Amino acid sequence: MNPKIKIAIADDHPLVIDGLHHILGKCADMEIVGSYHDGAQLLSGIAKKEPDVLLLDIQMPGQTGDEIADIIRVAYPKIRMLALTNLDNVYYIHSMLRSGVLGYILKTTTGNILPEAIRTVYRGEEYLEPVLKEKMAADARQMKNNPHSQLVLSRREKEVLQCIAANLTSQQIADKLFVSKRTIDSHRLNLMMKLDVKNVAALIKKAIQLGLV
Amino acid sequence: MNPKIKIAIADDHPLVIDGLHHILGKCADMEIVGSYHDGAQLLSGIAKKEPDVLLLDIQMPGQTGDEIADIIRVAYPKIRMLALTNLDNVYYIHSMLRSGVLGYILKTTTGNILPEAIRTVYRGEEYLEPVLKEKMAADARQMKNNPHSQLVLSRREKEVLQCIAANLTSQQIADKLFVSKRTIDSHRLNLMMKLDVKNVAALIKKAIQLGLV
DNA sequence: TTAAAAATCAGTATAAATACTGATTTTTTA
DNA sequence: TAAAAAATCAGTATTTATACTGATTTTTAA
Repeated sequence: MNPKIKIAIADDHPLVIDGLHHILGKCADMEIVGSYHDGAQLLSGIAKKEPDVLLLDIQMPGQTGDEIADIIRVAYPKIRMLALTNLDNVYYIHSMLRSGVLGYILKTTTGNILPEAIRTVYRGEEYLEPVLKEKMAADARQMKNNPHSQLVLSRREKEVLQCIAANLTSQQIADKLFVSKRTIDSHRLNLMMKLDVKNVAALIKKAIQLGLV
Repeated sequence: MNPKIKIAIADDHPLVIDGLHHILGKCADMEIVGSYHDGAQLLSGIAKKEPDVLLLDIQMPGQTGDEIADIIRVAYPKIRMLALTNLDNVYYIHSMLRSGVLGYILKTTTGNILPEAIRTVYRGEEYLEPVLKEKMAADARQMKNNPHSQLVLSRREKEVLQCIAANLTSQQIADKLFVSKRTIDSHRLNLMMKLDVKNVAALIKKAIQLGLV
């Protein structure tokens, strides 16, 4: 018989951890070796447990999911990470995958998707929930239609975006950054073009959705 | 021996429902008589179960939590409702309490707060998590400084807010709702006064923070 | 080091939002 | 049913954002 898959959990919801214990307890090929409710606990506790797979929530007190994933990837490259979260927007998926997560599934997931996902990433393969694959494909299609809207903001653009989100007018931003109002207007237009929106309301909304502010 | 407290659960996360079964299974004075993963299921299933206490998530597919709570309150006034959710902002708490919910606790809750909350609302008393009581007190203090900013939006205001968030201009909203642009401008000003902001960017940001859009 | 990308600035014009005052009608609720 | 809240509309003025065209300088990366 193969050794059991050793699983660690990081989630700030005790209820979810309980649920995971319950579900994974029914899987003979798995065992939970540790559960943590924030990033700090996880990082200090994971060293001696040597889990094979880490179930990682994105929204936790303290660090964000991708920060934690980045650290784990560097410090413990052998651990396979599986994001388990409520956040179903494409930006987060990209961000987590970039940070070294192998799988991404939602907490609304049902049936035996979870064990299947765990076994898949344990083998070192990628696992994305079908719903999410759909979303990413749709997103990619939309991007093709707007060749200008590539989601790569320059440092200055991000800075201006923060100021807009902080409710400064173009003039105020210009004063703050010691440049002309025209310059800020340019940045505004570029931001709106890149995020494919037509006004501040949409800009703020999208920026929040994408986790940029 | 007293009869057991009959509990129904409405939550779209199977993991959470599993966790609840696990935790409440350890309470001798409680039994779970039904669990549902959206509002429609809940409303069609709750009739014959006659639960004493309903654990209600706010974020579910279809209707919002306060809409569901409103329906339940009218149709089954004997059922005590306990909101169990991730949303810890003051607006939601107020909104749910106004819709007849007796208790409000967070999914991050630990220990035996949950059973305690269930027993409290079962007795017909209010239960708010200490953390949330703090928040509401702090919020009340802040409100005192801005007597105009009472966070109770009218139906029409919410509608206009949705439209603003959907990136319509005042003129477009006016056309859509078959009223004058002036009217929409009034609503805009009222919305900004109530949310204590000075422009759309801030309005959208705050509305998202408060979960209004 | 050269090409590309980013950041800078200007003129001009229009559209939209914001501010203020003031009011009537409709709906809700006590 | 009476009082309160919500929804409606108008005039006028100012500020801000958006759109378009066009350009130079600085920084970054191949």
